[in-house]
Formats: sequence, structure tokens, C-alpha cells
Amino acid sequence: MSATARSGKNTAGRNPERTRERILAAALHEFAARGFAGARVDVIARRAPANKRMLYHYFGDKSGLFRAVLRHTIARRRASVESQAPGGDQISTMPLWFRQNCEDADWVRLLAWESLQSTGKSICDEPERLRLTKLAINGLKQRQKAGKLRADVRAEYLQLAKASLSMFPLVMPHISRLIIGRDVGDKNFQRDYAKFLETISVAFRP
Amino acid sequence: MSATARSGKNTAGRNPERTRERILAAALHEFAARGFAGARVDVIARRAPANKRMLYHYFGDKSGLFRAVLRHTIARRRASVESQAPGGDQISTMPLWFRQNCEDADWVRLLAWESLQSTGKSICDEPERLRLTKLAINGLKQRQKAGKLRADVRAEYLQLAKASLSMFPLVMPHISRLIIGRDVGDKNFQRDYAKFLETISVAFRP
DNA sequence: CTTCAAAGTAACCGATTAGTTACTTATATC
DNA sequence: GATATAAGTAACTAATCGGTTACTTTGAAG
Repeated sequence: MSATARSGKNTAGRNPERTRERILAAALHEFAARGFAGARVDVIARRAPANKRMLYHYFGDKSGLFRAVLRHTIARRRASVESQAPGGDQISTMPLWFRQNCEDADWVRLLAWESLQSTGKSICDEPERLRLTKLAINGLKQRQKAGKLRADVRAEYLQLAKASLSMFPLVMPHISRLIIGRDVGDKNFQRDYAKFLETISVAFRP
Repeated sequence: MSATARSGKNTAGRNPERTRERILAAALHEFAARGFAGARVDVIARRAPANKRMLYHYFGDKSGLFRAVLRHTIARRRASVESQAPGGDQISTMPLWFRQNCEDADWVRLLAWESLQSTGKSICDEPERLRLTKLAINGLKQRQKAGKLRADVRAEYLQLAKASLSMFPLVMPHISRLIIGRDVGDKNFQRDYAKFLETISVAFRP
């Protein structure tokens, strides 16, 4: 009875995978909010909720947890990147990226903390991330060949510009608010900025 | 004798202002490298070099020092912003901004740390920063009126886009390297990216 | 029913680190 | 030159926080 109930069990008792997932989710939240150095292991454990001991059991130490969160979130975003790669859509992708980033602001912020803190150091999980980056760039190259994107600039720089414009307001919400006067979470701002990105997309057309 | 020698004295003995300046410089370096939570007060004191006690004497506590560094660097950049505002130059300003940011990478990184860490909180030294921001935006508005800049998008959004494109590679060097394959410190990258910014500036012309 | 491994808990520990105390030394003013 | 004031030093402290120890509970298998 208990063996058969095991697979369907979701609500009570022990459940290693769920505990792991809860810790990862809480850690993403805390690391995104305060960065690696600012994040508190006890806060993550309390918010999971889980015992701190379990956190160390599954992830070794604080930086192991940080890496696990990175890997886990990269894996989650993989599908989204891979589905976009074929590049057959009509509408400009930049406003779309921005919208997705708004939905996944914790991920963008995590990326920003990681990038700032690990200057000079090697990139965690580099092979996989390089693969996904190349995939996105190849998508742009295909569109360049198809005449949908200007071909007189390297696709790499177009990718960098797209990343900049679609992530910056989330990475530096402070600056964004100083300039625009509205908060990044403000839906009106998000709509207007997406529209703006659509407008200046002419820069990337032939 | 000592009173007259006092003003010309720069090398030895006591010198409050110089000590203050040295602490500020060391703090900028440390905060830019590791962020507020990651920075170590002892490291700043050792690098100044100055005694930790002096640091607390001049700046109260760690966050007081952080705010002082912000204010000090804002004051330093003020002249540069104010001289640019009149907007009479011929060449596109975006590559110029990027170049200046590369020269002052610590400042850009400090700004990024501050923005990430203080989400939701109030902006330190807001009135002055708002004034400088408005100044830059007014410069853009003037150029819009002069027909040098497209007028069908609000100047605020143009300013945000300029900030994004000229700061992003410095704020997220990791991502930048994944996409381009070269380091942000690489002079070749800086040249090529500046050129790219020049090229896509057409998006901002009428 | 027993057993054994893994999940889970609470209390603890040692190191790091922001912030202080008690003191000495220099310098400007009278 | 005496003196008051501010600069500067070294050693200390209290608390925070990452990580651990010793223990209990759960549940699947023989």
C-alpha cells in the first residue's frame, strides 16, 4: 500500500525531491534579492522551509547551493531558448525577450549578481551556457541570411545589444527609475518600454 | 614656520584630507570589486592605507562609507555630465559614453551593485542624481528639437537605451564574454563595440 | 517484526568581521 | 614652550553566520 501510494504522494511526510526543490526555490529568491555575499543560509532554510542541515546535505556548502541554483535555472530556461532558436517568428523578438525577463526577474538578477561577483574568475557551467549562447547567435545568423536582419554587423554584437536592452532595466532598476520616473515592476512602464524596443528595432533591420 | 609649510605639505606626517581621500579611493575599489556585503572594512583600511579607527571616525559605519563613496564619485562625474549637456558635438555620443565608462569601470560597477542591492529602497542622494539625469535628458530633447535625434520617441527612453548599451558590458562582463568571446578589458573588444554602437546609432536619428 | 539507510531536527561551535576602547603622537594657537 | 584638539594606533569585543555534531524519526525491504 505504502509503496503504491509513494509515487502519488505530494502533501505530507518525507519527500527528498520536493525538499530539494523547495530549497532551490527559496535559494533563488534569496540570492536574487541579496546576492551571494548578502544572502543568509538560515533565511533560505527558514523560507524553504527546511532544516539547514538538509541544505548542507544536498548541496555541500553555500557556494555549492549557489551553483546548483544557477544550473537548475539554466536547465529550466533551456527549453525556452531552444524553441526560439529556429527563428521563424514574425514579430520582433526584443520586446518578447524583455517581457520574458520581466516574468523571470529573479533569474535576470541572479545572473547580474553572478556576473558582478565573479569578475576574472571562470564561468560556472560554462560549456552548457556557451552552447545555448551559440544557439541564440546562430538563430540571428540565419535571420541575417534570410534578409530579416542587417548583415553588416556581426551577429554576436546584435546578440549583446539585445541582451543589454532587454535586461538592463531589471538589472539596474534604480537607474531605470531615475531616468523614466516609474518603477520597473510598473505594468505601464513595461508596456511602454516594450513598445519603444519595437520602435528602435529598425536599427537591426537591413 | 609650520603654519606656512602646512599648505604645501603632501608627503609626510598627518593630513586629514589626504587620509579621507585615500580611504574613499580604497573603498571605491573594494566596493566595486566585491559589492557592499562582500567588501571587507579591514581590507579597505589596509589598502588606504589607514587605521580602521580613522575610517569609522570619518564615515560613521560601513554603509556611511558606502554612501560617501557614492556621493564623492557622483560629484567627480558631475563636471563631465554638465559639460556634455549643451549637446553641440558632432560625433555620436554613445561610443563616447562607452569609452568613458570603460575608463571609469569601478564607478559603473559600484552603480550596479548599489542598484541590485537596494531594490525597493529609496535612492541615496536622490535630488542631486535626479538633477543630473534631467540635465542629460534635456540635452537629448534639445537635439530632438534641432532635428539631430528622432523625435517620435520620448527622450527618457532614448536616455535609458543609451545607458543600457554603454554600461551593460561593464556591468555583466561574464555574459558579454560568453557572447563575444573576448574580455571587456580587451582593447580590441572596446574598439569593435564602440564601432558597433556608432553603426546602430542610426536607430536614434530621424 | 526487525533492521538499516536515509530524511529530518535542534542545539552547538569556531571563525570571521563590523565596530570600540584606551591610549599615544602630532600640530596649531596662545 | 605649555596646552588643547584632532590624527593616528593596536588590541579587544560582541555578534553574526557558515558549517557541524549528536540525535530522532520515517519508511521500504527481508
